[in-house]
Amino acid sequence: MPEGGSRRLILDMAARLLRSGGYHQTTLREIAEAVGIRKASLYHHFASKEEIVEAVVNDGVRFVHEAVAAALAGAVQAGPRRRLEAAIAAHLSALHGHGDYTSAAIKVFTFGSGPTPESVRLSRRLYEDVWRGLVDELQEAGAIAPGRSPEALRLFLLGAMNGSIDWYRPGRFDVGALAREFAALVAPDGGEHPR
Amino acid sequence: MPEGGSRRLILDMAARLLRSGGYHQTTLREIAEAVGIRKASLYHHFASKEEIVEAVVNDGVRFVHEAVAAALAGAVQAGPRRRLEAAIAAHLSALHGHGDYTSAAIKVFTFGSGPTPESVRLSRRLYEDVWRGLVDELQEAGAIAPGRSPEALRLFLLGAMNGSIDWYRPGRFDVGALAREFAALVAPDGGEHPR
DNA sequence: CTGAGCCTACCTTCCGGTCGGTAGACTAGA
DNA sequence: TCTAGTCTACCGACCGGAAGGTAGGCTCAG
Repeated sequence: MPEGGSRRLILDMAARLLRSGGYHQTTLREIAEAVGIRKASLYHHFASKEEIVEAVVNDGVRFVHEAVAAALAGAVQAGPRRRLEAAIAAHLSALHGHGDYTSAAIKVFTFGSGPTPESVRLSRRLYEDVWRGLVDELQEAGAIAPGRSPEALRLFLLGAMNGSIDWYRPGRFDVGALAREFAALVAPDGGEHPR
Repeated sequence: MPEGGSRRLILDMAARLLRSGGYHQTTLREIAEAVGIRKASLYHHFASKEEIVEAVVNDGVRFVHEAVAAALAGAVQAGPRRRLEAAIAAHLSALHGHGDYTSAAIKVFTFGSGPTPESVRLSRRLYEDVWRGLVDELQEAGAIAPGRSPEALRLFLLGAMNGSIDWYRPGRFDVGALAREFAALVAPDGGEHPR
């Protein structure tokens, strides 16, 4: 293999711990123990704790970004309502699938002390733009009830989806069904709303 | 006066710090310093850090619970749609008003280590029941589009509202307008949905 | 023989929590 | 009224441990 997978393994374990514990509860000792090395050895791959967390969060955002973009690309000929549903399903799948990166990225919204790294703010903003564009598209297609604020609608939707990490349990809910419910709230079934 | 306000003052400062920093970032030294006493003195009023956080969270949940219950009682003769809007506005006001307790209660969803105290789980569940009842009421009144899952709808609503602590800024948004947007999503304007 | 990768050992700082003590207000018995 | 006891609220000093991070050395493949 071209490069040791140590770095990836460290990030995998860090993502798992960050997902359940957030920034402050996750310690370098825990990460090292989960990887199977000593804590000092982490510093051969990363310069600091913050650098590890930053990498995990960026990967998590990138992961969900790519998943949603792929879902939208795969439903390019479908109606806006189906595209919304596909995007929601992709976002929820990234959150509740086997990867811990995206959940960790949501859980670690604010970095411990000091400001949020610029790279994180950038990747987050780029992902938000996907949803901004999708909401615009829905509005132009008349799939949204007239008079609704697109920005509020986007914030509600993202908030509700990300809040699902606190209550979603596989088995109790199905991601596809949930996506249908959420999409129906944002863009009601009752047909197009003429402008 | 019957009792010194020291206890309340400690909880006020703790709520403020917990709101912005969560459980792990908030230290007893910070709380004590904000109050103006030494850290050891905190133990004359509370037995542990967890007891302080528990009191703040319970007060925060109780606060929003009472606010929403009062709003619903004050709109008892209104239609279900107006009652929903009033409840949402009350919840958002409790979150973004001057009290830090409710925001802290949302931020401190999981306690540091060990399980969530029973009293917190109880008060949270009691508050959730208010929304369960309200959603049922909306459904019986036919204000909700047919086919929607009441549980998913409730979780969507709570998640979207609580997520607003991450993006709400006074001035950029108005609580009343926001509540109207919210209510319109859950119970569309277009009149009653016959069953 | 070099350097990537990992180690042991240690540093400083801060965490939640404990200890014994004290200043002051209040109460009660003589 | 004096005074001994008691209670509340607070304090400085300290504890064991754990946090993130550093220094320096071992090992082994290329």
